[in-house]
Amino acid sequence: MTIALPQIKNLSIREQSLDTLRQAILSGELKPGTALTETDLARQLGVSRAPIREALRILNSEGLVESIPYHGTTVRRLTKTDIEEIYSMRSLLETYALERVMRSPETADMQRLRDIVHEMISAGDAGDIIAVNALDRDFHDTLIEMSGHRVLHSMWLMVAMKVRQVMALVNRRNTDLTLIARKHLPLLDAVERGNFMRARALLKEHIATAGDLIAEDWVEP
Amino acid sequence: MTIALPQIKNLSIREQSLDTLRQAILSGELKPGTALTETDLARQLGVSRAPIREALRILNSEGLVESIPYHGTTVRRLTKTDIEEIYSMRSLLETYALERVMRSPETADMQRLRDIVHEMISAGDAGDIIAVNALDRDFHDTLIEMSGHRVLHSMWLMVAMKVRQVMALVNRRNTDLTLIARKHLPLLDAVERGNFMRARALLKEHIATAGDLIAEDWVEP
DNA sequence: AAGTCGCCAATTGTCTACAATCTACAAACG
DNA sequence: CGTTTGTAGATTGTAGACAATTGGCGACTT
Repeated sequence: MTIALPQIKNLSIREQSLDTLRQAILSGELKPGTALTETDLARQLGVSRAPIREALRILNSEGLVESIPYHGTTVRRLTKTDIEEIYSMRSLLETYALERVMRSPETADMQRLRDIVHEMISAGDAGDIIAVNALDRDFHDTLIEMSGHRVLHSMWLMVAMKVRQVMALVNRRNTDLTLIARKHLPLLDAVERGNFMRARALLKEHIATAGDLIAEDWVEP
Repeated sequence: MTIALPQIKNLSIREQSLDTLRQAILSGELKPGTALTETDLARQLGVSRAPIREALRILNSEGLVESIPYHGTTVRRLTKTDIEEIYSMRSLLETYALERVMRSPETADMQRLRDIVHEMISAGDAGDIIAVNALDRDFHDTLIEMSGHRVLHSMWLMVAMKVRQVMALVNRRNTDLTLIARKHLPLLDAVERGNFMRARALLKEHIATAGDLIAEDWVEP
């Protein structure tokens, strides 16, 4: 009777503009400090200024752009301190998620994590940097989701966006893909064995080293 | 030469509308579930819909209202789970702030906290519930600020807003003002003596009991 | 020459009108 | 009589025009 049809979604121009702009910022295409002139954006996207303005207001409250009255909106600049704070907050949120997940573990969720890690290792061996990054994000996203804590999740989204942006802005030279991928294994192991102290230590170290490496090379504009 | 003059600030209609609406929501004047029709709001505030829409988009990304396309915006409903999550997040953020503050304590900051607590006790003895609430907020705000962690602070603002809203929505019957005020003293003591474990335990308990008391009496709509 | 004033270009802020979409209810159809 | 289809009213979504504000540059003043 009913066959599978793709869901038609009529996204408002505001949402489309928002997604486009956010994606451009997170991918590093729009670099920090870039001016976002409403008229220009409207012309480029072929729409009017109204939905653009609403999208910019949202990006502003997400902390991705900065607006000065009658003067313009720019992509928010990132300082070394910002990056350190972002990673310390990430560590705090993920550690808390881990604590909650391990307090009442679900086997189905564990399987999801295991699948992701295995895929990540495969992608790492194949040298597919895009896939490794996507799966790495997926791993940590899943961990947060598993906590079943919606407020935590919404806070995480904010931090995760900035992490994405930072990762896109640094040129990671010494990126050993296989190493990154395989670093998730012992963590997963500790989680499945219920060794919370060890899992927490591994997770914290994992995040801290990532953050430190990036903060080290950061050059202020 | 230069005398003290009050700063003249020309706030945009968007900002004024935003402040007005946010205040109304946080004070419980606009109850969860209330429909916020753009045309009505515009008429009531004597402005056009454009700035109202932008304000609503901001409130939406702050999680205070909920929008459904072509259907309207309503004040976001709060479930018992929401409240539990808000308070657990509050506990997490404040505990982290405490940890950072006690790692490198500043005597000037300690004095600020002490002043606030003493004022709070005075206000409690005088039965001034408004002042006690304001000073209680001030105490916890100050603690967060003292951490010098801007990302933490921005996350805290989100949570603190919801805490204010929840506090305004419950009718606290058994509110012993003097007790609330004096409960801050041992915490402050532990902080000043550098006893982190004790300070953390007191803070966590302080927040948890507050949250539990509210969540207990919460009646879903 | 230093300072002040006034104008100009660029940009954002606001308003009004119109288009698109949704829900519910009524009408047409088998 | 139940199902489907059309329509009305309300609400949000978008567009385009106009107003307000800012910062900078140049001319004028003393």
